[in-house]
Amino acid sequence: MEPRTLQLMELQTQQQMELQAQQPTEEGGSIQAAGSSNRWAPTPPQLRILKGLYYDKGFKYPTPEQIQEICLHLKQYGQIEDKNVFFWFQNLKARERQKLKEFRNVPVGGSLDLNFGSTSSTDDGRSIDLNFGSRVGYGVDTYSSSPFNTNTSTTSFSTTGGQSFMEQRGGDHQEIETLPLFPMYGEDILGNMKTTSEGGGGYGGGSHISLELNLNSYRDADMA
Amino acid sequence: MEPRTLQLMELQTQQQMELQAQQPTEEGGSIQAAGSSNRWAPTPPQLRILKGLYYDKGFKYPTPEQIQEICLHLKQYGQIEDKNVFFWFQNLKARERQKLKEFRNVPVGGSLDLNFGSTSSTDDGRSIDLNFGSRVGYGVDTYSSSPFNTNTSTTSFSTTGGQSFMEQRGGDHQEIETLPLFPMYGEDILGNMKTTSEGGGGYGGGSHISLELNLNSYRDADMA
DNA sequence: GGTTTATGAATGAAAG
DNA sequence: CTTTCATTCATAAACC
Repeated sequence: MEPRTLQLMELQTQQQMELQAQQPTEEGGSIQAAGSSNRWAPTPPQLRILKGLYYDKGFKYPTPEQIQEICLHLKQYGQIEDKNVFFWFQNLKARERQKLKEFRNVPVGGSLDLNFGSTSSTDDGRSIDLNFGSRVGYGVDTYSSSPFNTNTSTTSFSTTGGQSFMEQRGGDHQEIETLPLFPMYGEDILGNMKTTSEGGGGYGGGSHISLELNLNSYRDADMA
Repeated sequence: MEPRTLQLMELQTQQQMELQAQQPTEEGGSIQAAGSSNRWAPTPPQLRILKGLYYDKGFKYPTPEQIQEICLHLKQYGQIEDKNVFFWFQNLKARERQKLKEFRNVPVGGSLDLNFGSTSSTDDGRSIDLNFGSRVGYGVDTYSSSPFNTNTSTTSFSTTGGQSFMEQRGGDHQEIETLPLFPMYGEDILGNMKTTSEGGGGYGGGSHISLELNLNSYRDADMA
């Protein structure tokens, strides 16, 4: 019942190899102590950046090279591999698309006509009210890429038009393409200037770079 | 710490979900929608129908379209969304699988004995599981289509005991696809008549599960 | 009332 | 790209 207790990640002074924030969700004390989670989980800064790319930049089809760049950049915020970035994009794309699929075409296909007004479903025979309702509670909702979540992308200027105007594989999905994702100078793909402020977690391992992104438009909406 | 404290819940087998007589108020959950951060819980009729599909029909892989149909149908028994249906099936499949996984691997180690005949579905005897024994042994090489290599991991746990290699995916499964899930005539999967009076009163009949529908007569042409 | 159980929800990873 | 699998997180209900 308690609205999720937001809590911040404890500082880790240095990036762990296995102990990256395995539980970037909310909740308080990690239920299962540290480590031992084999699968990667984005640290808050990583997630913020990834989301920035995807939503703000509309960057959804990274090439292998770009994935490497992104990954390299994200390493300063915690352990991460190319494949993690790859999967992250792939999953997000897939789930957004899936979500759309669910929305579309209300089964008007003749055979189904099972509304008898028994409930308050306000069935007019066609309204798509599949995804509304119960999600109110604690104003947050994981940014979530679940196939069904109401789109909570904090920015939503691109909000996945699906394949509206983007072309597919091999070409130019988005404008960036040749533009270096994380140039050594100036701003990065997110339009952020280099700063040294922490990303939010404390993952910044001093080992390199000072290129720090600071997404102004993003708050750590990630599962707070 | 081991994230999974091996617990012996195996013989738990079937949980009598029917018994837990919850009362989410079949009105569509309107009472709870206010601000009590509730997660969806199937109303008894909804659960009955879902289980009917899963166990009786062996319907385990609903397509997005079918999910919509199911969801739409279930709305008359209470508030529900597509994702609820989606997750319900996913979870049930996953846990069914998980349960089996715990069974095999008898502590005696040594010889591999993959001979555990019956399926674990001991649900009231109503489990007419059509195709079980999902996939066993996944041959893993590189995660397909991704330009990376999983070096190290190489998870090549193939040949982990003879694999019965059955391919269910592709057109197989049990897919009733073209058959309407909830035909407008006569009874539905549970042998319930489509009456409108049902929905409002109190979850339809209380007793439950007396369905005897015979799968065989159902349709034996499409699924192999 | 803290602990366990059941299960909804989320998401990384992988298969096809 | 689409679906499915596996594991984990979250939380209400049941249990003690």
